[in-house]
Amino acid sequence: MVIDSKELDLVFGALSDATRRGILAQLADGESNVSDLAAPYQMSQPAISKHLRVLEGAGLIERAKTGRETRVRVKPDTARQAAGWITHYARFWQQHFDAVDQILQQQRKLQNED
Amino acid sequence: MVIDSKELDLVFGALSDATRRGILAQLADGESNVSDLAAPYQMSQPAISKHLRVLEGAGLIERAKTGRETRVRVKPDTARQAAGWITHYARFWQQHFDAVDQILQQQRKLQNED
DNA sequence: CGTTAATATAACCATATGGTTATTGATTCG
DNA sequence: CGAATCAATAACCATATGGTTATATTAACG
Repeated sequence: MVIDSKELDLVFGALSDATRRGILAQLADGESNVSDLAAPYQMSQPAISKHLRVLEGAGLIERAKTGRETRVRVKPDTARQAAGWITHYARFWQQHFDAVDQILQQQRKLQNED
Repeated sequence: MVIDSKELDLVFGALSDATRRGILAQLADGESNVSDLAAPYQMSQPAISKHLRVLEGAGLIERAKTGRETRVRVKPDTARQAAGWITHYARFWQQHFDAVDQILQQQRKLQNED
């Protein structure tokens, strides 16, 4: 299952907010519930719920009701796909970057030989 | 130089649009100019200029005027920082994911022993 | 059984985003 | 020089985003 463009929109969009990245960072310690995830932030509980919905919509987390609380856990696969997109292109970009760098160094060398 | 949160907002925000990812993908073939980058899309030239400004603001590309055209090239370092953020956490997420998976398998095993 | 707790939803608001057309500023070319 | 080309900016518009408060829903507790 290769991630499609629409899904990448959602994943990167979800990652573009510091609160949501913070939530994902918290989940690196293992699954949690909404109250605990909300605790570090001084924003309202509904705001956190909305952030969780965005993360869920992007496939980065999943929520499961257990009793009156909602357990939240990360779905690592989606995140890896996003990482894959960047690192894939990063390799090509670096190549060209290095190539340009070499040319610049070559030019400096030639100038020093004057 | 570690990338800060505000900058990550901009980088992931820039990556959350398919047109901008397309532009970055084109730049994997080497630097280009605005017209060539705009060609594949059926949107107006100002729209592309705006996308380029977003990418530039995020530190993902740089623009340089040469004559009447603008050369555009990628800045691989910024992209690598974003990739770094994801992959850093991906390792932890995967750990917990694997741990949960093991527990589930253990439970299945116990059930089969009934 | 009534109250408290955990979470979601609704309605609203301000600002951001992604597009458009019109216009402008340089540069190149005939 | 005058026309065409490359690209940016301005002004505008519709929709999305991120927050709020108020309310609803469901579960747990005394």
